[in-house]
Amino acid sequence: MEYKITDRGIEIKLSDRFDLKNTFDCGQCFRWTENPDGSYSGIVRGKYARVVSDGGVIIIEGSSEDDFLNIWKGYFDLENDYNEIRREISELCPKLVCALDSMDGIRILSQEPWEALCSFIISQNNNIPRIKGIVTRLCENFGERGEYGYSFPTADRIAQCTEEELSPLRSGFRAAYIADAARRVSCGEVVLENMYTLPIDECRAQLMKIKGVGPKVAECTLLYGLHRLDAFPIDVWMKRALSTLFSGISVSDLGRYAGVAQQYIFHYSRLESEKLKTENESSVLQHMP
DNA sequence: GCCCAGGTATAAA
DNA sequence: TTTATACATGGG
Repeated sequence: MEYKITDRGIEIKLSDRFDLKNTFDCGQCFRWTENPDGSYSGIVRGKYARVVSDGGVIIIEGSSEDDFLNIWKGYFDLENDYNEIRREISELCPKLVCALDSMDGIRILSQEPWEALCSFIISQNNNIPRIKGIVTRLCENFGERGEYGYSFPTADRIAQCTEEELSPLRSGFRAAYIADAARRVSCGEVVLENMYTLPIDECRAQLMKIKGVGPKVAECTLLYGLHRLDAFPIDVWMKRALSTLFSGISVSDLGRYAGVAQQYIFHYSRLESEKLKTENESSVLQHMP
C-alpha cells in the first residue's frame, strides 16, 4: 500500500482491490451512504470522510495524514493483501473459488467494537434498510453532533438511558438488548478491547452473556468490530450453505480467514437463492394459461 | 393483510 | 441437545 497527500485528499495505491459497493453495501456496516457519483460518505471515531474510487486509485477526501494513519488505514484494512487472503482460502478450499469470484474487492472493515456489537444486536430478525434507520436514530438521539453528522454514541451514554428513553429508536424488542449490552460494557463486565487478542471461544462466551447476543451476533461483532478474521460462523445458514452449495467443506477447513471466507460464502449463497427464485417464477409463468 | 428480515429467549420434547 | 414460537417494526 502506498499513499500520497494531494489537494484531493489522501490518494492510495493498492496492490489488491477495494470495491466500494461490495465493501459498504454487503451488510457488514450500516453507517456509510452512497453519493450520486458512486462515492461513499461516513463517520468513524467522530471523523468524517468521503471515499472515492478513481481508476484504480482510492481517495479519502477530508482526511488529514494523521487521521489516515490513525483511523482509516486500519479501518479499511489497507495493510492486508486480499489477493493473498483469497489465494489462501482457495488453496484450502478450491470449491470456494466461485464464491470468491462472486464478490471481488470486498474488504473486511475494522469497525469500532461497541458500534459493531450494538449494530448487530439491532440487525437480528431485521432487514438492512430498517437496521440503518434504527442506527441513524440512535446516533441522532444520543451521539455527538459534528460538522458533517453524528458520531456513534458511547456505551456509557446509552447505559444512562432507560428502555423507555430508547423508544424513539423504534427498535422493538431489541431495546432491552441494547440497554443490557450498554450496561455490561459501561460497567466493565464486558471489555471489548480485550477481544482483539483473546482466544475466539472465550470472546464468544463473554459476548453471549449479553441478553440478545447469540452465536450470530457474537461472530459479527468479532469479525467486523474486532477484526477477528478467524471468527467463523456457527450459524444455521452457514451449515446449510456448506451442506448444499459447498458439500464436503466444514467450517474448520477454512483456516485463519474463516470469517472472510464466510463473507464470500454468504454473498454467493444469496446470489444462488435469488437465481433459484427467478427460475421458479419463470417456470410458474410458463405453466400459466 | 401477508410475508419476511444476516436471530435469540424461552419452553417443551 | 435439538426443535417450535413469540418477538416489534416496517418495507415489499
